[in-house]
Amino acid sequence: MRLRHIEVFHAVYSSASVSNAAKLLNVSQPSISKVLKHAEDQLGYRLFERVKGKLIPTQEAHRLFKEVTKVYTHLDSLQKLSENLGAKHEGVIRIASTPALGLNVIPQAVASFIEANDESRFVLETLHLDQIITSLHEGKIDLGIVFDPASYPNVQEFVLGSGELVCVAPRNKILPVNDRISLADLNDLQFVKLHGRGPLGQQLNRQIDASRLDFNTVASVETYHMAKQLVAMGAGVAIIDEITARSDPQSDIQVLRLEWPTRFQIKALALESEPLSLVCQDFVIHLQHTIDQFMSEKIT
Amino acid sequence: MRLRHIEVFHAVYSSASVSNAAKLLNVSQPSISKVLKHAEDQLGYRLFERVKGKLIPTQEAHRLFKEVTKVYTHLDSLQKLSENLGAKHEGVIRIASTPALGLNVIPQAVASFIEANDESRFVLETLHLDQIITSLHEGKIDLGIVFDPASYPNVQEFVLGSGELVCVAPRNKILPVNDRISLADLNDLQFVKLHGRGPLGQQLNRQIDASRLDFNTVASVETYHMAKQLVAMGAGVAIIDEITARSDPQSDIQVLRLEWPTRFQIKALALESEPLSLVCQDFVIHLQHTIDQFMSEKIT
DNA sequence: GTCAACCTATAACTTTTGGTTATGGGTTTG
DNA sequence: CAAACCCATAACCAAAAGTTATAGGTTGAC
Repeated sequence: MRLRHIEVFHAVYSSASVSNAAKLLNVSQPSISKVLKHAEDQLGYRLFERVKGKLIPTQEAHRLFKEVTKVYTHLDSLQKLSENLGAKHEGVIRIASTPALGLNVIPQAVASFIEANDESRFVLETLHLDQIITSLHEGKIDLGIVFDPASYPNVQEFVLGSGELVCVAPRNKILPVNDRISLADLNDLQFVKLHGRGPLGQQLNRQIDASRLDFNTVASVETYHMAKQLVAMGAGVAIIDEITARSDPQSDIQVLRLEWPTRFQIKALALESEPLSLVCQDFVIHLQHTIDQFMSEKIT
Repeated sequence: MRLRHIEVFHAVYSSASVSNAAKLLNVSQPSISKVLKHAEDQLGYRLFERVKGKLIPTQEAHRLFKEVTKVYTHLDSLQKLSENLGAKHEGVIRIASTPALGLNVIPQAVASFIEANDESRFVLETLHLDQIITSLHEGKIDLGIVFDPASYPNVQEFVLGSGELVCVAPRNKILPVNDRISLADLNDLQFVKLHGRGPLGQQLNRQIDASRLDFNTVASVETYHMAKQLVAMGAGVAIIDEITARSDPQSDIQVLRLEWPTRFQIKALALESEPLSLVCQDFVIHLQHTIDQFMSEKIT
């Protein structure tokens, strides 16, 4: 079985027809027919049964496909890596962060870093955790900045700082407490929920489920900033990370600490196997300082 | 980057020269030269620096190679799977077991199974645990029979029976105890050690290390049968699995139970994703009975 | 029942890829 | 300093993979 055979088999199996596979691979239909036939001849067994002009995969094909898929995932990421390695990025720091961090802290840190090092250049984007991990492996970024990630193989972590989840509410709303607020206090307020894919959202939702309280959820959102924005618009209260809560202090919300706060860490991620460039190392340290400072400012 | 490029790059990188790679892939040296050049042209960056007639991998090459290796392992196993799927084995049960089990229990079970089902056919071999897992995935065998394996993804387990580690000694040797023996009792005897790759050997060695006793190890062997054979020849005492100890009862050894015996399970392994054939299922049940019977016989 | 719209397979031909041998120019080494 | 390596290039060839054109099943709407 040659590599091209695998390629074609994969396309035919997953698109369920020779013609579709041809479109998928941007070649003509007869080409696929021929290569597939060639593969079967060489293997000595049918991969598809031709019945009434349709192809139905044989037992062997099903079995093979499972393995082929695995190889394919890797192959795909390899392709991308090989492309990404081509783009020269001397002295460029490529960073992806989760939206919560990317909208405020990172820009701030980058801006002040550039001020001090006018040589340095950045490429920035916001992604979700899993995409950040993929991008690291594909050589698309040098650093990922996230909340409390699970640990991944071949990924090293640098702690940048820590914070806690806080409650945000419209500033004009009068809440039953002054100092720290408990989950139970939120019970009869309109609540904006995080439908958490990220580690923080998951943690919070588990906690809420465990509390057995029946929250009056008026909206469920993906990103913390969106939750905060909803709160500012008077839609209800929400529990979000301290970073997002602290950003844009002019906005029309009040921030309350929780009675039993969930703490989290902010970490920078990089490949273990690839030594970080000196600029990157400097930037990580700079980030730590920026976050330190950010977190020590008086909360609104 | 085409697939052939990856193939050639892998060969050149791992054999450290174009000529060696050519031998490795059974093609001429200029062919490799050309394909490699083509790959570099297309990628837009050098994979190797040509210095004084030698090739030294660039930074990019190092990075790529790590990923390529992963893909390669999978690709290789895929190739084998595709070949193995070709060989028809209707009604044939293909089994690999660890040597300890393969030399006695399995043959016994197979023999009696054939007696009852004269249609059935077997292919047997002995392998170590990791090779058994690989063979399962490559479709080379239907069943693996092993001691206490760690769990592997996509591998299902059937418990066949259990036993314990026992001490074996030459029959004429007079040991300080009659009934159960402790590790401490073995302290000043010549000891045959298992340098355990398998799960059982590892477990035992950990236990011995923990006991802080200073064993007088005269030989270190790989398989239980070899240890037993050494014991029979008077080389010393050994701790081995009950199955091996019980096999060939005519041999010139005595078996003693340990004071704190390590128990183990015997398991059949099969792919989770591939339904076991009916004959295989029957055979697994037959194996359970055979082992049951084997273990209930009086120990020598 | 027939026609349009699918599908796949084959034939005939071209292009691209990967392969060959022959050769030449560097390095290293005994 | 020759012998024994290394790699690159040129000229040529075979196989693989691509093309268009065409033909023959199935299916479903009318």
